[in-house]
Amino acid sequence: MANRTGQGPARAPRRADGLSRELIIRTAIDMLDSGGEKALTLRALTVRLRTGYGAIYHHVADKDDLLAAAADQVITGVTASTADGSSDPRTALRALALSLFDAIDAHPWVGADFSRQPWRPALLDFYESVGRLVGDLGVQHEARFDAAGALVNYVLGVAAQNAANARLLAGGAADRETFLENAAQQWAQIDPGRYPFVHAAATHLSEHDDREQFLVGVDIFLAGVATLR
Amino acid sequence: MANRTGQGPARAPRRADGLSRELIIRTAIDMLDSGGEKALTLRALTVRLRTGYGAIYHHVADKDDLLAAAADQVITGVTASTADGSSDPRTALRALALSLFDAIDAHPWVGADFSRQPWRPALLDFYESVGRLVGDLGVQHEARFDAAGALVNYVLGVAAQNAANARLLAGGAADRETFLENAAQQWAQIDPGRYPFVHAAATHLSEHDDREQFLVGVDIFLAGVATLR
DNA sequence: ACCTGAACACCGTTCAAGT
DNA sequence: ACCTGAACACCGTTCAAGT
Repeated sequence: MANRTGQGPARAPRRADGLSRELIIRTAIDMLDSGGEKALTLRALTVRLRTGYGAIYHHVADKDDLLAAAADQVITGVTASTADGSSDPRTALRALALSLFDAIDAHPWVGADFSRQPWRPALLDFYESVGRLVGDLGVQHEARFDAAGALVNYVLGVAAQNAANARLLAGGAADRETFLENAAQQWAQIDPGRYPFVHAAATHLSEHDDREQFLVGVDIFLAGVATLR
Repeated sequence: MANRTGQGPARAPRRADGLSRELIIRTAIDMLDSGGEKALTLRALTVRLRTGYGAIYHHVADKDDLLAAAADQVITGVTASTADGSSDPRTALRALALSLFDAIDAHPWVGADFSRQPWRPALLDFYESVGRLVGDLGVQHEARFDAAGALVNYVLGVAAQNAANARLLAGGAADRETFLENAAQQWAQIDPGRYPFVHAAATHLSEHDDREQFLVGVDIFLAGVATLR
């Protein structure tokens, strides 16, 4: 009935270069880094890649698959690069934990994804390294599984925290400085009579370094592991 | 134009008893417990409460508010009940951590919510108790903030893990036994040459108790804290 | 004040149809 | 094989209208 000839429904021109799973994942990482978890929508992805939904679903199973693949991509190699075996186990464990912390600090959405799916293959190398190094510390048998498991839980716990903080920062708040000040002020208003510790912690918050505190936690942990030997 | 008289659009009868924020939250908890996080939709809530969207939005700000209120409700009182001060700090810390573990184990969606929003007021009592008890252990000044913070991160990390496991269990898998067996079998197929530790851990998985391992982690932690004194 | 429910602005996902 | 994009089945949320 309508005009078959003349200007049609104005289809967008087909991509000249081919689409690939790798390009999709790379683009997704970029969108997640700059806009957070909520910025990655299939619609936005089709716009960025100048393509259609079907093209994307031809290369990835679904959105979860894409998110997991993006997280894997970011983490792969991070752990392997620090395990050069030249240092003592304690130093190596600190470096290993710190490398994962830094990677998740740079890409907070990865922390959220791993706390949802902690059994991703990309974490295998991390688990393996932690387990071996804990063994090198002299911890054997069941205690080794317990110690390695607890350390991994601690690291993933901090990762989830980081992701939560990043979510807060992404929403409106200008920069990290003012956000922390606001948070500290809110905490400072907590009744010092009823919550003396939290109140004191809030006062302490402005001069506190997440990375530093993470390392202190690892050290506390390693000191505890040493008593298992 | 259409029939104003006769049977109208068949409106559902108005609720006899009044709706309340408390009833909405209680119903939400029930739905979350029985169906997991994805079972709580506004649509399902209107059906369960035989009401409309506006009625619910009159009592809660939005879905996040509802979810947070539900998590608060579950956790409130849990930590306070264990702090009777009659036991030594170490025993009290174990009991405190365990009470939070058990609460989140019974309501895994709470763990997911707290790892997203760790600064909920309901956790204030938990932070406060942990901080005071760590102080009672003889840890003072900055070390006290570091130790308490790390312990809280560990507990929330385990909580997130629990939530992730519950999500897996909720999806199709029959019961916990067969799920763990399947998981163990998958892990057992991991190349023992490349991943000897993970392979050994998988073998160990069937005879492992989450609650027990959580407590071992707390103990490792407390042993490490003792070295700070 | 409290409630109703059609309507709106989004999601992720599918699939017949094109090249 | 690879891609297009209208259509579908959902979401959370709003709001004019009712009592």
